[in-house]
Amino acid sequence: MLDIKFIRENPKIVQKAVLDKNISVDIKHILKIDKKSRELSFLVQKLREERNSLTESMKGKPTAEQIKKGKILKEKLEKQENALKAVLGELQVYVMEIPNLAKKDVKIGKNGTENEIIKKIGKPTVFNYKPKDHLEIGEKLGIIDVLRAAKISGARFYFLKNEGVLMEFALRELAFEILLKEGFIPILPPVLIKKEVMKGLGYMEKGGDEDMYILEKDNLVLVGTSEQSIVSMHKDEVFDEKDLPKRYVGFSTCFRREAGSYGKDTKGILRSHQFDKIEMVSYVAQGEDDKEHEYLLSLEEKLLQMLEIPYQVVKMCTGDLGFPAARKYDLEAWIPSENKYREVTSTSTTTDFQSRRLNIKYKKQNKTEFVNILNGTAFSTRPIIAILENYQQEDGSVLIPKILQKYLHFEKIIPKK
RNA sequence: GGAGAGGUCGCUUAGUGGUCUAGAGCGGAUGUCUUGAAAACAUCUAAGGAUGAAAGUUCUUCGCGAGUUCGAAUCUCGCCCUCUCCGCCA
Repeated sequence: MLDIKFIRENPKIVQKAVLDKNISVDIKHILKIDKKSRELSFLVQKLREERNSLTESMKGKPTAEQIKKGKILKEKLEKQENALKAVLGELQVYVMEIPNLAKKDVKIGKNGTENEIIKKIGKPTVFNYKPKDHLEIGEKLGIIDVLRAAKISGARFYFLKNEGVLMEFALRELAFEILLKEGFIPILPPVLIKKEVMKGLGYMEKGGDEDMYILEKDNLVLVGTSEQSIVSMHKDEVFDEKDLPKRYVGFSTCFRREAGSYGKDTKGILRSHQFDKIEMVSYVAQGEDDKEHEYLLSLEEKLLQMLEIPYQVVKMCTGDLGFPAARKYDLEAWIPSENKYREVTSTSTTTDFQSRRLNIKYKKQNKTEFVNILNGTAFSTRPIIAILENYQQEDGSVLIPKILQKYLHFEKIIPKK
C-alpha cells in the first residue's frame, strides 16, 4: 500500500509508475475521493467536538432540552459518519489497487522479454549425447513418481522417493547451515493462515485468490509461500531500531492452485500444487533495503555456486515485477533438456509497501517509521531439477554435487532398473 | 468439542453508564543533589489523524465488529484470542 499523502503530493509520479507496471489505475479519481473524504472527516470531527462538549456540560443531570439537542446531533453525526465510512471504504479499495513503485534503477519494460540479464556464472553443461529431462531421469532413478501422485491427488502433484527425499533434506541442511552462520533466525511457520490476514497481505485482490486453496469452512487459507506467514507474523508491532535487521529463514510446504497456468510446464515437478521451500525474510530500517537486497542476492548466488550449477541473474523490468515488489532478481539455473535457463530462486524488496499495509514499524529515537521488508528463496524443490539434469551421466545415473555429499553419504544415484 | 474465567498505556493492574481528558505501581527518560554512582525528590512516559510557523487545540483507539443510549472501557449481540478443567489426539 502506498502512502495516501505521497499519492496526493505526487500524482504524476504514481500514475507513470503504475503504467510502467502495466496496470491501469485512475489516479485523478482517487484524488477526488480523497478530497471528499477529507472534507467529510473534517465535518465529522466538528460534529464530534460538539457532541463531546455537550455531553461534558450535562455531567449527570441532563435537561430535557439538552437531550433533545443531543438527539438531533446524534442523527446528524450518524448520517455524516456513514457517508464518511462509505467514502473511506471506496478510497481504500482504490489505493489497494496501486502497486508498489519500481525503484529508479529498474528498467521500464512491457513484459518478461525485456528483462535484463545482468550476470552469467558458469557455462551451460555440455553433453556428448542428448540430455534427458528431469522427469525421465527421476523416474528411472526411482525418485520421482507423478503417475501414482496423479492417481490419488490429480495432476501437478508428485511423490518424491528414495534418494530424492534425502537430496531435498540435504539441500535444506546446507541452506540452514549457511544462513544460521549469517545470523538468520530459523523458523517453521504455520502453513494455514486466516483469510483476513491473507487479505491484509494484499495477495487476494485482483484475482490473486484464484491461485489459493481456501478452506471456507474454517476461514483459513493455505500459504503459497512461507513468506506470507513470516511477513505477517510481526503485524502491528514496533521494533527497536537496534533489533534491526531481523532476518528469518523459514521452511514450509507451499500450496498453489496454479490457476491460469494450464498446459504450461506440465511435465515433471517444475510447477506443482505442492512443493517445499526455504525462504529468507528480512526486516530492515527505512532506506537499508538496497543494501539488504544485494545481500540476499549474494546469498542466493552463493548457494547455487556451492551446488556448482550454471546460472544467470535476471533483473525484472517494470512490466514483470510483482505487485508489491520494487525490485526483483530471478536466479535461473541452466536446464539442459530445455536448452535454456529457468527460474529456481528469486529475491524482492517490497520497501515499505507491505509494512505500511501490515503496520510494522520501528522506533528511531522518538520517531516511528515503517520498516522495509525483503524476501528471497534459499532453495525450493526446483534446484533438484537442476541437479538431476546438470549432473546426469550417459548411463542414466546422476552424480551428487560435492557439497551435498557430506550430508548424503553417497556420491551418485543409480537407476533402479 | 463441552464447562468456566478473562483480554484496559512497555509490564502488573484499578475501573461495572456522565467526575475517565483512563488512576496506581513497576519499568524507562530527563533534571536536582553527588567527585562519580546509588538512593531520594521533581517532571515526563502510547499510536494514528486534522489544524497550525510553533506552542497548542482537537478527533479516533480500553481485543475486533455491530447495537442500545443525549452520553459506553463499563450494558447487549456476534467474532477473534488467552488461561483453567474435561474429552480427543500426533
